[in-house]
Amino acid sequence: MDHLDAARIMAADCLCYRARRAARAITRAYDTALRPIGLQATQVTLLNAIALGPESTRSMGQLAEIMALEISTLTRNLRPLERAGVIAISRSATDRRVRLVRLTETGKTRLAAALPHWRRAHAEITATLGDEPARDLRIALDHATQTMKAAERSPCSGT
Amino acid sequence: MDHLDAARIMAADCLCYRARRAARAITRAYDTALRPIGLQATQVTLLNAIALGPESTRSMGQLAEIMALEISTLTRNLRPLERAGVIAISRSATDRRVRLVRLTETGKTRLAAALPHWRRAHAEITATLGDEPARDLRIALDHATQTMKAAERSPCSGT
DNA sequence: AGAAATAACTTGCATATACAAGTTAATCCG
DNA sequence: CGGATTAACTTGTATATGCAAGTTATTTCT
Repeated sequence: MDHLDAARIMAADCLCYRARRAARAITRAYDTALRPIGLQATQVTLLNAIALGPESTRSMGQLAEIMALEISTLTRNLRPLERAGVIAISRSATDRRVRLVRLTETGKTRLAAALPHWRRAHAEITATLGDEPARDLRIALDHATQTMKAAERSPCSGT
Repeated sequence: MDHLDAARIMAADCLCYRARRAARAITRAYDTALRPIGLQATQVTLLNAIALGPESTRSMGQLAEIMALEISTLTRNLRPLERAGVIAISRSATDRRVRLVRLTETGKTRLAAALPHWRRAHAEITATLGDEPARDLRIALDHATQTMKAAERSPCSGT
């Protein structure tokens, strides 16, 4: 079993390769469409998750959980959004360890303004993929995220 | 249509959100399994693509095309691999603009050594997802990458 | 109440990713 | 042949991502 066999086997089956490659291609398409409003796809996604919280507010822990994102990554991803004034971060009054991320009025406006651009990207991509494959992809991705998250939490499968 | 409606719509359907979230979860699992050999999943993926070229060599342009990756990203992703001595970069003799990326002997050894760890990750993940959903995901991701790449190249759908 | 453990983050460090602008080499064309 | 164009990268700048280690606040336990 030399390196060529190994490479053949891994390249033929690797889900990480495929998931990342597809994510790159899809992200580029959304980013292009969102360019006019000056927000990246990942940023709009974060704003969505914040907006859907009570009072358009989420704790960092909740956000990390929702996004399946390391909290340390979240800390930094929020920085440009805070600088842009679309979110504000404060400490919880009831538990001062907790940081609450809130959508500002500016943020609400920007998010509402993002929708038509997002729609355009979404329409373009589903047209490119085809309706059926797009739905299949969506379902497969959701299933993967859910089961992987569950597995991370379970003690026995870790490493 | 306020920001809340917008957030609901986008969160409910966004493929970018889902693709990136799933890619993160999957990547974490592969990275964990590959830890012992000191290579990340993305790096092993790159090495695979190089290994499968003639003489275990690829030009940067070929690599970027295969990986659906910006060539500027590729330049930097190759850096740590070069530093680690698993690849070597040289100029093509026939076209001195072209950079040829070659797997070194060390690289071949490391890649072969990665296989069992990769297998472990792959087995764990397919077990977590289930065989059928894992295959569906793989097919959906490949289809997405292929069609998106084709669309990027076609002149009319761009932006 | 006070020490120990835990929870929720932040920071340090390293890699991953992309667009725009710059560089070098090949090709095209008058 | 020589200027203009194109091709293949690299660099500058900024965001995205994760692990390990550090910080601050709460909880637990004696």
